[in-house]
Amino acid sequence: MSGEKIKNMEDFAVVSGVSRPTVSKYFNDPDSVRQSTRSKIEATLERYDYRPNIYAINQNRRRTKNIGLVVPNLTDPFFAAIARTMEGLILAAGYNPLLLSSHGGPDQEISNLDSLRAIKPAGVLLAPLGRASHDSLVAEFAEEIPTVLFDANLEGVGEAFFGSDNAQSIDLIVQYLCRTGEPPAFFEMKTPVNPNAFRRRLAYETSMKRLGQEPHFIRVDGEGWDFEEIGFREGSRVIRENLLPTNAVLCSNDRLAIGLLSAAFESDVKVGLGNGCGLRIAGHDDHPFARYTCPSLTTISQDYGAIGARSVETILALIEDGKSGKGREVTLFEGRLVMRGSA
Amino acid sequence: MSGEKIKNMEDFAVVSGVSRPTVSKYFNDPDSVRQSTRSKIEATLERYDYRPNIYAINQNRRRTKNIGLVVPNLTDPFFAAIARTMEGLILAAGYNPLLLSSHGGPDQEISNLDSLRAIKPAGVLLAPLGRASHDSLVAEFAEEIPTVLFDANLEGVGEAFFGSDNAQSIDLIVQYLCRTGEPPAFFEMKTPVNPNAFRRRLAYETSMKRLGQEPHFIRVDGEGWDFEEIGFREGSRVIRENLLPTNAVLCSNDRLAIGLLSAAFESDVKVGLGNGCGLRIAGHDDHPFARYTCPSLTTISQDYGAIGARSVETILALIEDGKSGKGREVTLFEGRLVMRGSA
DNA sequence: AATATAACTTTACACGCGATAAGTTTTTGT
DNA sequence: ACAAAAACTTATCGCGTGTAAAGTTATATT
Repeated sequence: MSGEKIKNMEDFAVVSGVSRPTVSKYFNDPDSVRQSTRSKIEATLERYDYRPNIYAINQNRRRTKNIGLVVPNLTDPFFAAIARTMEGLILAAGYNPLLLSSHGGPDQEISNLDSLRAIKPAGVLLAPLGRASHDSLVAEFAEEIPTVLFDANLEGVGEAFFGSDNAQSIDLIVQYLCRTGEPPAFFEMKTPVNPNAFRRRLAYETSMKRLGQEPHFIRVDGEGWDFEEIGFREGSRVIRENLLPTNAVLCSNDRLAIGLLSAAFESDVKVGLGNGCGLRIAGHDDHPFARYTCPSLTTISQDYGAIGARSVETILALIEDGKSGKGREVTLFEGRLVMRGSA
Repeated sequence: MSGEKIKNMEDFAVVSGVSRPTVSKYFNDPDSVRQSTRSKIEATLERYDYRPNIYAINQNRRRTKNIGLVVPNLTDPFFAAIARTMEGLILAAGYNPLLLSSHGGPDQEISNLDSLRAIKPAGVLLAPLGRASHDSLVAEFAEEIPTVLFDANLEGVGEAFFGSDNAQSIDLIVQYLCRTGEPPAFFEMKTPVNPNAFRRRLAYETSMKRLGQEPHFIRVDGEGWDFEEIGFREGSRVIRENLLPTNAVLCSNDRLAIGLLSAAFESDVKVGLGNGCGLRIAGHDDHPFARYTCPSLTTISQDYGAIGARSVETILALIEDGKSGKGREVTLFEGRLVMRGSA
């Protein structure tokens, strides 16, 4: 580092022997200047540590390089994982990801969208809370700023949606459970926060009927996002009061299943599909911890690599090419059956 | 909303019948203007939706209202939880939290600090990777920008550090384990990424000797942050090859313990302190999932409420009052024993 | 009611950059 | 070697705000 202090682009232009507009061009796209000038600038960059003021840049550019990324709950490792992969993709594309968590609350979700408005992002990737969202406010936001939804769909909101094909995945695991033993009951929350839960309930019913089985729902009380706690508490009750019609349970998601597994353990009910097991438990999502439960959890793995990749691709295309005009795109990815110890 | 479009503070000042500098004052501190003018402005705010351009603001303010919050790994629910509580505190204080995850990598950590530099934050709360951090670069950063460390300490870096008293907490659980049965071996990674791991190792050794017991270390291979996987894989091996001197194991952290619990289950070793149990397992941290493992995990709960609160308080004081001059403050909070089923 | 003071107004400049126009130099292709 | 094209230069404006100075009006104090 040399002596003088570089406080703005003008200063930097002087010491690098190039005019300021050229330096500006360079920072916006290093390939847009002649190789010789590029070398000059980059040599100077080695000696002085200057970086353009991001606030001044964003004030003057028509569009910022920011992309908002909003997930329902970062405390849920499933969303933490998908957020992480999407962050990486956004960075790789030369954009700046801004990660926000709605912490399970619709007010926080709206507050997050408000924060994003202030930042004037080029686009937003949003996994909405779903049923709990303040739909009209979210829709309003998506009108202002290019938005792609993922994980949970809000009909007609945003330019595209990428998620899982619950009908396919639930059918897959219902079939598996029916073929390997008694037909499963469906363990879910009475008032789920997520629209996927509704689709899974419906898919379960359809699949069971198609297989000539009687659907059986176990709908438990519980508010909020503490699914393991709900699964444990209500699971304990269900086991204690013997409310299960068969020895198989399909949980609406893995976190409920984790709680239920814990409840079964505490109640001395052996879980698994082997001899001497009193209960089979399956989940949905392939939660990061699903392979470490006791026994490990049989579940459906969502293709969140694909969901993340396509969501990012789409928002980038939207930003760079403007609206495609092709209308709202809805893409569902198939789930994969992951057979483990619990069922 | 009325007809005209408000595009800047000037426009807004006109329709509210107040001068622009006064409006500016209002947005910086609503209490700094007369009640009557405040009412005028707030009435206008109801009719038009205007908000000051955040980029223009930050370009001109000496200090921004941004506070960086960097954690080693958001995929770890422990950090997700602590980040969430700190975010709330920062918001409540009228600042804007910026959450970044280092994803377990030192390069990403430095890259995060670089991103923060660009944002010119008023202060930064950093949970460093620790041993894996590029110490000198982190130290350099902390010289430029007011920084408070938490969770993992880097000697002399930042204005303060808040964390757990590993000596106290490990002593607590070692004593508990020794009083309730055979003395524990210490299960840890050979090359841990975190300085807390070293302190815990040392604390274990000290406590055991003080109690007249022979320390016994089980140091397993494994890189990265996939602790459950490492605990499972190496735990399986340890059990298979009968490497445990007693029936008790203290894991360096809960995530290793979760993996080990899973390994014990798969190996048909019953875990717990009751009759017929072949193994007792304890962890450290009170991971959000520790109460749902099978059996539930006996562990040490870190007071991360206090750690978060004090860290935020301190950075705010630093920002608002400048350096205290009291020198670097190091505060350790005591852990609490959480007795559950596994030991 | 007179005075001190707090709060306001107008005016002006600063911040650091993007963008553009008009003129100049360098590179490219033949 | 020459003209055309590309890349540069200088000059200037605009973005939306913070901030300071100087003068004016409203509020609080006695």
